[in-house]
Amino acid sequence: MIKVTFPDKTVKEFPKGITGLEIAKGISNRLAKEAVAVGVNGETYDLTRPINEDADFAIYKFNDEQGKDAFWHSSAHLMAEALETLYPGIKLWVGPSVDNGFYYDVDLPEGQVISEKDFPTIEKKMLELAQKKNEYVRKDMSKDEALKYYTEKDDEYKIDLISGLEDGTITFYKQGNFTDLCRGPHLPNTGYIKAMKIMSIAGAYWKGDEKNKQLTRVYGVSFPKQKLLSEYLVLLEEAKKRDHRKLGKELELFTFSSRVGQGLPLWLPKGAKLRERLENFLKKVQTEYGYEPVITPHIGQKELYVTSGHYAKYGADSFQPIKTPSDDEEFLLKPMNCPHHCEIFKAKPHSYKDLPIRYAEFGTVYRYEQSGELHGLTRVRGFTQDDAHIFCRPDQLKEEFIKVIDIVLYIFKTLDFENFTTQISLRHKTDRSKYIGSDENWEKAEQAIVESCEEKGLNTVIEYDEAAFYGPKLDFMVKDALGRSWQLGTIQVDYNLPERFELEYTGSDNEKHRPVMIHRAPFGSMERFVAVLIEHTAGKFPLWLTSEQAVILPISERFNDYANDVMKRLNLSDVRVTVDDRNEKIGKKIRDNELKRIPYMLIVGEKEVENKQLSVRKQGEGDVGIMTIEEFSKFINDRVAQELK
RNA sequence: GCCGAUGUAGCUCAGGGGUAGAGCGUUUCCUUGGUAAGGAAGAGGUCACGAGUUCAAUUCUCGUCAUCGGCUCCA
Repeated sequence: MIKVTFPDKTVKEFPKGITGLEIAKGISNRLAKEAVAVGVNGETYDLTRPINEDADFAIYKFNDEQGKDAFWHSSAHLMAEALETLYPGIKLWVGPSVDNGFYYDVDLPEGQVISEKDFPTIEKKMLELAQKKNEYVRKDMSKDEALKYYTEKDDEYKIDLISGLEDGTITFYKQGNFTDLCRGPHLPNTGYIKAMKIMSIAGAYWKGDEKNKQLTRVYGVSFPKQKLLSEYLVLLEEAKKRDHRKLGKELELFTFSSRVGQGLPLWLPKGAKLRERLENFLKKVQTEYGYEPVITPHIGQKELYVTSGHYAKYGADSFQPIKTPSDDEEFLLKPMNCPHHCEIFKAKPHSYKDLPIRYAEFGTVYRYEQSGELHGLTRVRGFTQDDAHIFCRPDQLKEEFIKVIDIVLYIFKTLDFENFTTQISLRHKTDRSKYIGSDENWEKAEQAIVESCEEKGLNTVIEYDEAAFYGPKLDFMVKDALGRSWQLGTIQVDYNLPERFELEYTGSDNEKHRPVMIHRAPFGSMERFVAVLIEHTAGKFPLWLTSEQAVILPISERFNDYANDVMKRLNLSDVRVTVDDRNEKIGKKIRDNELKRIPYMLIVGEKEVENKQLSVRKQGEGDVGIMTIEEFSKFINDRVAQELK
């Protein structure tokens, strides 16, 4: 007998070798029906895999993360089976589950391609195979046996996979006529998969290395009920409506022009006003935190970047140097602001008493991103960083680091960004070849970051091999409407540039010392931040930030004069208002302005003129009653103050 | 940069070897209407760009550019 401990800590005894499915059946038939996998001592097991020792036990349904993993992983196998049937000679690499479904990387026979037109055929074949309710059968195999199996199939991909595995840990799963090297876990049979859709195809380099052959990656998603698939597709459509590229166009915030060049955003008046307000907001915060503004040019001599080390590292893949009429002069579009700021620091001698010095600049930079990487406002070739560089003594590093974290957290709070994650990026654990700077300095910097995060109580993930080449960093990440992760705020420690630029200050001992540098950008870049802000708010910006806080809607043209008068008075008390004086009926004006996501509508007609009042309507909610002009301006200003608290 | 897809009016999209259509928007006129679309008329397109095939190309083929979904990359 074995002891099985349930999540609620109750313990039951079962015969050794019992399966998760049998345990579930013992509890209720319904549970057994909904179960897709079980957890055994933290490992996910097939429902049909015997449990042979005492276990902490959990039953996973489709809605559980582990359940989805098993379900989609099994679906990947099902899709592979369909693909093998439809494309004889196809070779398979790997097929995991991902956040929103699953994919399989395949190598198609010479000359064959899969395109969107083929999706229905694949789906149909999958459904047909699913309905056979073929069991997923687990089988252990020795390494030799496994190698032999795939050598006979002439499958270099699986042979490569197996070569990296230890003998004794190799398992295969078979369903129907399909056998695949796999760790599992899987569903009991293919009949669990009731609804599936092939979502997209993409090229994916073998083993993620662009020097390798490109395989075809087929993405799919599947569900235990048709209804869930329909709901998921509706949800996707909804998410697409929040796409900043779509809303940016609708709300007239920004645009692109192929004539100007790809990845070079053009900010329209409304977008520019929004951005300006964001910039002013941050400038105010930064002033409170002791930052000083600086302004630097958009280009710098090539020599500047040779000094900083960036030219050696990125020069070949960047916008190429700008030549001048004289032969020996070359300038680079600035890809970052730090070298310029270093030169500002060097402009005069510094005492230890002056530190920390904090130079802030909304600095526009240009980076030659690969064309396929460009993406709306989130990945562009010309963008403005809310950049600042802090030059401090080593003993001030941690304190400064923490202050920067405070700024980022304040900004995120003010803009209702709750679902962010933080990531500490450190060096590769062993391979240090790609980093510049001494080991000792790296150690110190990494330690300062980790400690700062601990003190601030941030829930951080540590990623190795993600550090910049000059130093470790802390990034604030958020997800966009479609679940893609983007880095916003960043704080980076740099011991390298002070060295390269020979920055120094005079210490209390009257000796020269090297300052530490912190790069930081709470927004990351104005472009990316606005993009993510659009998606988070679905275009309904906070009152303090939005360009038009209210619009006045005269019932008819007879009341336009009163409306204009109200606008002037509200503008004088810092409320941003416009008048919709078009010759349209009030219902039409309301509809149009609702769609423009203007927070408040002020309806004025006969009654309002007579009583010097406004009829107030809130976007998305409807009529909220009558106010005087003074009451409304106080109402708005109070709300704005509340938001910025 | 790579794999796949897309490109028709300001926007969203339909169409298709014989040089184009809808809705919204815009303009003018009528209407002066009380909480999510009042009516009429008009303007607006080298069908992304360049070649090729054809009697004829916006439609088919190829190339270029841009965009979209991924991969790689992201100082």
